[in-house]
Amino acid sequence: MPELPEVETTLKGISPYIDQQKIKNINIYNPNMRWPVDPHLSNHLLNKSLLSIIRRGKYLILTFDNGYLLLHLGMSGSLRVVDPSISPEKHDHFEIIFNNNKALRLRDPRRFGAVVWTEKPWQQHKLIKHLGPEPLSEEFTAAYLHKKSRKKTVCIKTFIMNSQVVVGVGNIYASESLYLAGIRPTINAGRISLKRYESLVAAIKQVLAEAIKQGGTTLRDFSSPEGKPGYFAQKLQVYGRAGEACYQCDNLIKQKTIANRATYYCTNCQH
DNA sequence: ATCGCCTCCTGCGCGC
DNA sequence: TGCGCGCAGGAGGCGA
Repeated sequence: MPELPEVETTLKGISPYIDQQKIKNINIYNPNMRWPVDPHLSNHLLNKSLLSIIRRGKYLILTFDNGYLLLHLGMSGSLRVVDPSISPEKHDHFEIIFNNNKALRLRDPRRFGAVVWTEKPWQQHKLIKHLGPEPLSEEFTAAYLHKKSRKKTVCIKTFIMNSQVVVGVGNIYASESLYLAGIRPTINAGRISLKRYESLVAAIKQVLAEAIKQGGTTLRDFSSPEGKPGYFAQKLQVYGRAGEACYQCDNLIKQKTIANRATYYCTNCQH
């Protein structure tokens, strides 16, 4: 479900309720996430205060004085802050209850998400260590992408969706960014000029920033922790628009599967 | 090393 | 209405 803008929206939604709060209880309703949730999580976290919560790529990182909790929402995960007296539902797998009587509850029907405890610095964790730069940071430049892509034979869409190249560009925003940059998703990353990477980097930053501003994209069921939908779906140019007219040239939007993922583009506007 | 494909899992919408 | 099928916003891990 969530790409970077949705995770950012989630972070903003939950942070005011839980930051600096002390943990009163932990409930693991179903430990069978991507990896089994540590059954001893309570031993680490009871009576610990949440010192900070940040986002890195699509991970949320909760800092405590004895370690870090890494949360990932996978394809269908969401986080809500609720009153703990409200009964958990079928797909609520995990929750942290704080002293202020707020429960941070993880719902994830497909269970591709993850709850991972680590005691070493989070930057060194194997899930985080190899992540590429944040797309909205100054490190993410055309020069970086150009250099990184030399001799690469993967197509550009697969390349920008690789979190070791850049984090947070998922299937929706990859199609959208390539459309905005006028680049066809199928061409080899290694054959794209620096000049075209300038357009692509600008497009990625623009698309993600706008999506964050709109509170993310609600396609089926994404909503912010307050229950509000994201409004970026109304701004999608190509994603999900197969067979419909391109907004720039009236050509029909083409859909093609690339690396097992639906990809949308305009054969007239993207070369 | 690099790349492409498969996989984990449930729910939903569509066509018959 | 009911059923089966294909598809869904991620990404680790495997085999070639």
